[in-house]
Amino acid sequence: MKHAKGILQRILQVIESAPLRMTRKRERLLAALVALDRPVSAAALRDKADLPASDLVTVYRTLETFEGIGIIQRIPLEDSGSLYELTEPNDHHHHFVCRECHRTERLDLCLGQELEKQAHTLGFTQVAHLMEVYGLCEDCQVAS
Amino acid sequence: MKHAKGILQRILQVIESAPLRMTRKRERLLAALVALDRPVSAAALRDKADLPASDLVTVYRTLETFEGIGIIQRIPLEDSGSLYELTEPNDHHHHFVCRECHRTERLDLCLGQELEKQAHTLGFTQVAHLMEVYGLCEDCQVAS
DNA sequence: ATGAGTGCAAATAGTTTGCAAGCTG
DNA sequence: CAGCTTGCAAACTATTTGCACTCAT
Repeated sequence: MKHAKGILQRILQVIESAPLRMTRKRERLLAALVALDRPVSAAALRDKADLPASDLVTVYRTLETFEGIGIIQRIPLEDSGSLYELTEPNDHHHHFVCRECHRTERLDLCLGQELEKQAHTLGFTQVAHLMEVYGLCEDCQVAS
Repeated sequence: MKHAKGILQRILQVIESAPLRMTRKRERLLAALVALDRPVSAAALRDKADLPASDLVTVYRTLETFEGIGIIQRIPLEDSGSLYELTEPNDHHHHFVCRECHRTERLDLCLGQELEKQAHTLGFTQVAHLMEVYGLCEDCQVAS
């Protein structure tokens, strides 16, 4: 149980104040995200929400919408693919990700300030940064 | 001219001492990388090396081989795709990348030590990390 | 001459898009 | 009942793979 009790409430608030409709699919996807309580792939999310295979499209569109209102953060994997994480507004952070089983741990260390400063010095605007740490978690070391 | 004079020599040394053959294609790709002197996509590299479209496969295989001996570093883009950069051995660093024109600037700031320490504390091994900063460079701000 | 490297074609993974039909506010 | 959302099919991008052929060592 990583999330504080009220996360669902706060997320629902964000959704309510955003110009979007709460449909059954979105409810199920949101519920699945809360239940999973960790970053997952689009396909894993669809499975957890018990949607048919063809609904992967809807999953992607929903994730995109949710990312737009700031409640989903995308975590790129080392090679290809992404994980998606339910995030409280203004809770920027990074991750340790197992490249085998995709288990993730929160990483509370961020150079955002410094990076942004340097970027502006170089003339860059609309700066965003990405930082992820990949490795093999204990379980996956044993397995291999 | 970002590279010190001797980079080609040092890179050639690495190649010589590695178990691989120096073919005409590889020579051209290497020359193109040196001439470009900045991270590029596989397609851009093929074009610079003046290889036919169908040779993208060879470009990817060569980049993979070169990455294996440590003279190529892969830089993931924000959404999809990668840039490939000729790198001297043991010259780990990160980048500022323009999300529009893919211009890149070197970023000499790295949390490798700290990240590795925290990762090990969490039980992760074979740790690698990724950090890139994306933004709009001056030219691309004007353009848009 | 032997096995690394290449060319061609085709497959793959993950994600996106177009358009008609359905449902929410 | 307007238009956001979905379903289905198909496209797409970046990259990888299989296999026969070629060339560097």
